[in-house]
Amino acid sequence: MPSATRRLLPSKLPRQRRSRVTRARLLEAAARVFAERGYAGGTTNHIAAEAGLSVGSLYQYFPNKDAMLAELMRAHVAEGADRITERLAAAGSPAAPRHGGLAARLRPFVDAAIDNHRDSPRLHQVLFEEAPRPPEVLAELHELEDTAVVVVAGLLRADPDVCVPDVRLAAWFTVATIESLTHRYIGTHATRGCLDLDAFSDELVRMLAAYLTGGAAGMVSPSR
Amino acid sequence: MPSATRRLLPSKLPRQRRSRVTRARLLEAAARVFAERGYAGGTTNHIAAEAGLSVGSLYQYFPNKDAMLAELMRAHVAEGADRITERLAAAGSPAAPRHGGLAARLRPFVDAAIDNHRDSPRLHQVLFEEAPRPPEVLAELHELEDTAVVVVAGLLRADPDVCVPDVRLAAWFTVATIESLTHRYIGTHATRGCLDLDAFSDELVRMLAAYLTGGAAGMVSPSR
Amino acid sequence: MPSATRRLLPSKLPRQRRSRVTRARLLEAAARVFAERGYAGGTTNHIAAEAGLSVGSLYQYFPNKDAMLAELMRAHVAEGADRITERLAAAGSPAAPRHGGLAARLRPFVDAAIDNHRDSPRLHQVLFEEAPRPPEVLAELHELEDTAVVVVAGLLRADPDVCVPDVRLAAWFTVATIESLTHRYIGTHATRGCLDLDAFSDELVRMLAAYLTGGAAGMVSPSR
Amino acid sequence: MPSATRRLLPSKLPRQRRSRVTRARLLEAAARVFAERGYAGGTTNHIAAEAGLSVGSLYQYFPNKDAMLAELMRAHVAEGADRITERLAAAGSPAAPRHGGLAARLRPFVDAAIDNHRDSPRLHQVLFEEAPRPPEVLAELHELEDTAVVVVAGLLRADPDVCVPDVRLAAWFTVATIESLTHRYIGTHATRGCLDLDAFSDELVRMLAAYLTGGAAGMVSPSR
DNA sequence: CATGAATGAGGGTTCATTCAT
DNA sequence: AATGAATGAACCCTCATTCAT
Repeated sequence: MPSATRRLLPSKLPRQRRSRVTRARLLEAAARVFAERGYAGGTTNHIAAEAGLSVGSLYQYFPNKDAMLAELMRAHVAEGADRITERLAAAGSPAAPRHGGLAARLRPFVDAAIDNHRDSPRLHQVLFEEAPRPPEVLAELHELEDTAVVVVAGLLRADPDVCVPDVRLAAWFTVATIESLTHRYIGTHATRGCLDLDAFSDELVRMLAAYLTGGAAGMVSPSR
Repeated sequence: MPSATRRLLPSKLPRQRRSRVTRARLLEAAARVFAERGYAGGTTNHIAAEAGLSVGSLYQYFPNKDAMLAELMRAHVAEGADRITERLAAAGSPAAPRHGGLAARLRPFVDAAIDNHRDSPRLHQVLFEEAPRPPEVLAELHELEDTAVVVVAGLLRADPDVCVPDVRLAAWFTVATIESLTHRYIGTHATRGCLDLDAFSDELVRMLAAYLTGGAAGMVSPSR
Repeated sequence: MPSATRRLLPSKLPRQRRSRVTRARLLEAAARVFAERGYAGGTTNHIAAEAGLSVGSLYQYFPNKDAMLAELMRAHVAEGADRITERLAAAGSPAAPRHGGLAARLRPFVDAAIDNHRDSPRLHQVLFEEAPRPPEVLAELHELEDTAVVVVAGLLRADPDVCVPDVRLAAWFTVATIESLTHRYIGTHATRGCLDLDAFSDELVRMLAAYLTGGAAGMVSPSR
Repeated sequence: MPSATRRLLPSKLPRQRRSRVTRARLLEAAARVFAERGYAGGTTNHIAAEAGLSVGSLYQYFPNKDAMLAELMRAHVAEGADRITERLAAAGSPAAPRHGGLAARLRPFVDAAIDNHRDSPRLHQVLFEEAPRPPEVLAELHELEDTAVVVVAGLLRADPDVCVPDVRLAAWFTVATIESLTHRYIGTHATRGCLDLDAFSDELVRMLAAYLTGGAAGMVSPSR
């Protein structure tokens, strides 16, 4: 395409971009609507209206309601994974890991979990508890969790402070506890407007550290 | 009701009993249907059919679908509370409490939680995650949890092995951890058919004991 | 069931009968609506309204719109087959077949075809031309036609007046001509209000007789 | 349009031609789409895409979907008429008509009918059976048929071999039989992949000849 | 009290058509 | 002229709920 022609089509890229923007607007609208009214109560008309569009437009970007849900789920899962990676990278950079003991090494996970739930605990709940979860998305979720367990198991094995009889089980407990308690804490305390995330994360780290060091005081053998 | 009238209804008690039986049958049917098909998928016709009745009859016992749900929730909550009471009574009776250390004193709570989820994890999930929870029922749930936290806090304070900076927070962590992890463990492992509840409860007790003793060693063996 | 009890359930049979009546009413309504507005234009709401019911009721008797169509088709096909049988039985009874020549033996088929189209040419058209014909119904239709061809072929072979090079082909031509021309004649002339079915059937019989006798003269009087 | 203006549009003719080409491309696309997906299933978006255009452009050439349908119908009808004319011209030219007998004089009509259906039986079916036929187009169709009947009636009257009591009726039968049977034959046998058009047309001519000669013997061999 | 046919608001989805670019 | 995103009326269907029997 000659550059002369290109000047006549200034709207091509913008058009695609505009498409992406509209898509994103719809997804955001869906997120808001689902969070507010639940999955069943959030109709496609609501979503379209919230996005400032008509139903018909919605269906030009998504084949059906469930597809929006699935995309929202995938996005949340991916975002969650990213946040863990980020936190780990940030923590693992200069010199951090070796210093500060086990508690410091657990922090990134806890912080990532908090990040994941803070934004919109209600949406998270709708997405992963209330809404119908297509098996594929469920599988993705399980896979992510399994990965997390494996990764954590590796860290536990390598950690000098850790002392547990069954590393794999301990890894599952660690992951599940972080995830579940964070979800629960934010879920139950957010509506009451009385959440103290620092206190929460400190306590959570304390619990896990105590658990993983075998309850031993001066922690020694990270035996396997 | 005047006694004169009562004499005209000699079958009153039986009638009331039959009523109660029918009501119960409907609730059980609802439980089965919800567990099998989810909340949205479990229609009133399904429930009536499962109970061997017609829809019309269903509406003579319950004003609407959500009322069944609410009652089911209440029943589950009550049953859960009962189970804790029972377990505590059983554990606390003759000589148990003082012996066996903290781990032994935590066991009843863990066992009660497992009891509560083992029966029908799917129904539990539908009731407390998928279905729309009327605020009143939610409030009831919160209240129960608060009560549990208060009770546990009392126990922790009285426990010689416990050493935590914030008893109330520790009580919340204890209750939440037991409840959440049990739910999660049974939920994710039941479908895979690989759940080892003994190992799970041992580990859970271990974790809580380590946490509550402040990571101090000397835990009594988590005998069972 | 004791006869005493039976008296308490006078509504059982009636109820089933009422069901059947309602079903039939819906089908008739569908027939009218389809005939008037075509398949696409005949909405389920129209049909329900025409039957004096609401949409919901319609869906208690038919799983979906196409099912009504299919049933209507099947009914028409079955009715068509019955009419041929009847006509043949009527014609073949006393002594008819051997007398009157080929023309007389063709008449029942022509008369049956006319019967099939006279009632509601527009509905017939909608059912078998406009509407989406599910493959199974199409197969049924083809089967019926094949059967007709086979039967007619048998008759042709046994007929002393018939003289054709390829009996099977002639049978197909006979069946197709009767069916197609009748459909066309009634379709195009009914709206104009100028249809003379006697003249038509006489001519049709004349044509087929001339064809099947190999164009040989001397046909016995094609009187009627 | 004033000539002054015309000079400003030097590309007028090319532009008009391009317009015509685009129109034609759209119509062809519509034909393909309708043939493949039926009338209801063939959306304007499908058609535009098939033509390599956007919906918006489609609506610059046609006011609405039905207009395309009507045009397609008209084109088919016109093409049909043309084919008859051609065939008659070809047959009636040098010496043909008088020789070969009635059968030979019927052939062109049969051949034209076959031509009309062979190309795309499915499209023909969609156009003239499945799709909603606007009354005007229907009228056109009737008119064409009437014309054909009149023409054929003239031929029959002039034909030495023809012997029928009612020429007009015979003409209608002739036209209707050719058209209907050809449609039916190709329609039912094309999908089965077993159509022998020569055998079919021979038989059709045989039937009509026998009919029109009043069943008189002595038909000239239906040579071809 | 039981029944189950009837109701109808409301939901998801489609697609002919329009219009700003 | 071309584009394709946007529109929204209309369709099919579901299901909680009612009511005549």
